[in-house]
Amino acid sequence: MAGNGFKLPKARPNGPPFFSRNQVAGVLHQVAVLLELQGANVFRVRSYQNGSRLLGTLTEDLHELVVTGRLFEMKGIGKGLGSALSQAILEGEWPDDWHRLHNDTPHGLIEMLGIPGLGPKRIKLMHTELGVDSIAKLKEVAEEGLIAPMKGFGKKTEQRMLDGIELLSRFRARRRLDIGLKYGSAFEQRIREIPGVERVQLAGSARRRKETIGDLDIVVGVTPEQHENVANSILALRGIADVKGAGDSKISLILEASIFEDGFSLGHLDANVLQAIGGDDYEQLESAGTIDAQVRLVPPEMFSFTLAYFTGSKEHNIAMRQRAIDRGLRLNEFGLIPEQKAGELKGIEAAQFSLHAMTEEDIYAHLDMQWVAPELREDMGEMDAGSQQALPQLLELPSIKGALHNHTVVSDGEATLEQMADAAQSLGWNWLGIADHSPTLKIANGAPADRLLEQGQTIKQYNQKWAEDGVDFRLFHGVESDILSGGKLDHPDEVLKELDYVVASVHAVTKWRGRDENENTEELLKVLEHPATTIIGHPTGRILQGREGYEVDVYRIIDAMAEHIQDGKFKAIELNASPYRLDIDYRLCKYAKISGVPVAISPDAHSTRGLADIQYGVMTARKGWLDETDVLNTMSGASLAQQLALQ
DNA sequence: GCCGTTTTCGGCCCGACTGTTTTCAGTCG
Repeated sequence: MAGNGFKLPKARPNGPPFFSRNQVAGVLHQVAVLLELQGANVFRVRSYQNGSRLLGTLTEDLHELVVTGRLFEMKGIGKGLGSALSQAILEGEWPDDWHRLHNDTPHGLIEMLGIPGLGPKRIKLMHTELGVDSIAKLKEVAEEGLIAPMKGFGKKTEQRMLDGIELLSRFRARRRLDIGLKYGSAFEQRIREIPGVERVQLAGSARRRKETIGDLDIVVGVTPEQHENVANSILALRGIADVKGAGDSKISLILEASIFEDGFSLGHLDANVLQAIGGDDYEQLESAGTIDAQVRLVPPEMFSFTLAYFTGSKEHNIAMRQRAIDRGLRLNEFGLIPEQKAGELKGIEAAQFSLHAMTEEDIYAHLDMQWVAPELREDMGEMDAGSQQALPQLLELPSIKGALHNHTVVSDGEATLEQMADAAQSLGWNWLGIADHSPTLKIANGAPADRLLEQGQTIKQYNQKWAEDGVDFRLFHGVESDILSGGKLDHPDEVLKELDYVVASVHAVTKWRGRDENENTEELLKVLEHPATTIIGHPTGRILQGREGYEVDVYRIIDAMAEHIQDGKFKAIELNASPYRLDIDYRLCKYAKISGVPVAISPDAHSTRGLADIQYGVMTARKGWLDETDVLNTMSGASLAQQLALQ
């Protein structure tokens, strides 16, 4: 969480460039947070945030931009940021001010930002007045009643902080996408059944398919006559643990697992993941968790505006509003209102003059844009593409024909080869890849060479039989090989050459987390050079809500893959579809697309049920701008076989 | 800190809600 890794990274030994693009983006983000805590001008803070986001979504080479001076031509990079970044990249030096900010700000303050309802202003005030510099200290002074008497604070604020600390320690503030969608669709369904509800739709980060979700936003379209009835019915639904607030247009709730009629359960987890997120108590812990939900009740004619507004992201909304302003329009959750007609009227009062929009498409059309799929609304280029009618035709689940990275009982899977093949066929797939763990990974019952080769024989027999019977289905045989010291694979070459492909993955995460970005990246580049290596599995090793990944420059990995591909090799980067991983994440998907490196969406299934996790991979792929041609999962079995033969 | 067919200063997205106030600041999305 916040606080971890909040430091200025050390320069690479062999620069320039002395820092990678994501390091620089990370530093700008940190400086923005620190400035906020110092009480700096909010617009100055915003400049740093903008800069961070700009670099985070940059597709050009940062070093190149610095050397040619084109960095300064980018909108949002001026004299200040431009020269600071140039110095960092070319000389390996961060500005003194930034060092001072890091040294002068206690890390506890950064952690305190994670407490709901607590922002930089109050944190700063409590720091200067009461010497509060950590969550522990905050709890202490709140319990002593020292917060309430402060100017601008009060008894309720004090209690809210204690509640917030409790919430943080009891459960992490965000939930994973799969959990969020589970709650979201259950809640949406219950609201849909209430008489008088005309339209209802899940919005927010769940609709945008972010990898984790802070709270659920639900927009409900209801006529003024039905408003009160519907609001009361919502408050009476089952599964509501607490009502935090109920205003005229907004209801704030806390949902709990009793919302699910048939209980709360999670599928089989692979041992690695389970270990990282809390061991055997995990399911218990997850089912005891809660999730916040905001319900917005609006008249049906405003529904589309409110839906668009609360779908976000904040950054996308800002860009949309700016586009509206450029056209003399005011955009908010009530409508799209010509400034001239609205005059002095504010908010909902002005909405009577709004342009009409029954759908989101209408709103975008009023602004001369293509409708932007919710997944893309992150201000990562969709505004430009949408106004040039150049948005991608995003990948869809029914286009998936198979997936390469899956496990069976030969290592740590629950199902046999036959069961996995059956399950894939009933999903309508034409092929399935089996890649069980290699021997070094003892925790996952890694298979020795003889067991692996025996599995290969069985696969050959099945493939032959399907071919003879005219069944359009085939198995591919691979291995998920551990990456050993020095970037080596876990089987000798004579074993590897019997396989269709190799997924090379890091599992010795502790060791890899102890090293710097450069060392880790070099090792991955090395394993990539092995002709047998086809795919890099879960490239950053992150477990959402469990642990950060090891430091690695995935951009360089993708660049190297692109070069291998130019040389006629077949390489692909994994998008691990397990909702616990979603690795690589969507930002990197877009880079792979631009670089011409195919993405392999992998359910990493450890059971037949696990294959369905492909859906989260498809969601993330869409979020990363991928279309059918960018992923290898849409290839026919025959053409994939042809590609794999290139190895 | 950035930006500019209202251009070198004065803006910078917009509104709801909460808790604290008696007109508003802080936080959130």
